[in-house]
Amino acid sequence: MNQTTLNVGYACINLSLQAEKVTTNRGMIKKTFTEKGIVYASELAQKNVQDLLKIVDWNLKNGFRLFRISSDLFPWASEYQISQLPDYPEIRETLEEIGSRPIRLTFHPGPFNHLAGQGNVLANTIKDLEYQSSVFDLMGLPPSHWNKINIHAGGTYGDKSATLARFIKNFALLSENLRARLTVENDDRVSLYTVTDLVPVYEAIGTPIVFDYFHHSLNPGEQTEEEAFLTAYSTWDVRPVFHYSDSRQEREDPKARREAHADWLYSAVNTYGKEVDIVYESKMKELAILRLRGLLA
DNA sequence: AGTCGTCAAGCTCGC
DNA sequence: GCGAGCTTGACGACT
Repeated sequence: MNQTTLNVGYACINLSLQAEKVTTNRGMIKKTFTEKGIVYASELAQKNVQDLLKIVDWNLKNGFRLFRISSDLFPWASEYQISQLPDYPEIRETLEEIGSRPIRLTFHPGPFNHLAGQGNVLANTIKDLEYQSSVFDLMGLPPSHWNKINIHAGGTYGDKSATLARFIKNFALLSENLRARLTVENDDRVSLYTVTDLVPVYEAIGTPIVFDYFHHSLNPGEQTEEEAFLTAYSTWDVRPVFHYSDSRQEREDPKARREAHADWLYSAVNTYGKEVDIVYESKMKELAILRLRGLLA
């Protein structure tokens, strides 16, 4: 659903509603899944999906028209098809309702996903990515980068370009809808992938680059922030979603690891005159954005 | 009701 | 080697 105004959002958890036990990441340990199977998974998934609708409506009421959905929405999703769940009719109905809301939804599958991996690593990655794409399908969202499914390229396996070549090759193994939604993000470590590193991937398979300001500051490569921003911006066929957060080490705790995100936000984002939507990745979630608005006002 | 040991998956880096 | 960090703490046995 395209809109004319720029969207602001946050990731996965709404702290205001979490206080009232509204959450979308109910799950279970392996032992419980072995004992209770998809009947219990269905129960938890239904609650998660119902609460996702509550969070989406809270967001719309409070001016957030962008939200990253938790990848834990369906516990043990790799072990079943959503349509096999006992509560599938109700779950599907709620997902359709969510999909009809005027909000931009995205996924950010976990760090275990390595499309350049091999064997089980690759198989698990494909399962996990396809599951998240199927949720968007059930929501009735047309496949496009508007509803991005965003991942990192993964490790380097000692050879960046060979790894990216495998990433490009394995992209062909994904469903058409997933391919239309996939994006890649620059990494925070100097050994991993900068925006510039990811350009060949975009050129080969058309996956837009999600620019993460904080990651760029830790791993700028040869580009300034503005150059990297504009390079990433140029890869998008719809309005981009970029990520912003402040450094915990710089702002809140000198002993924190340099990759750690700060609880709060401290300054406005420079979008270099371009229109982009921003997911703020601060630990204090929507509260950090609300506080930043107050600071800027 | 609250505490606390433990928890699917991969990779990287600092201690 | 271990643990933190990344997407985002939460589960569940026990007191």
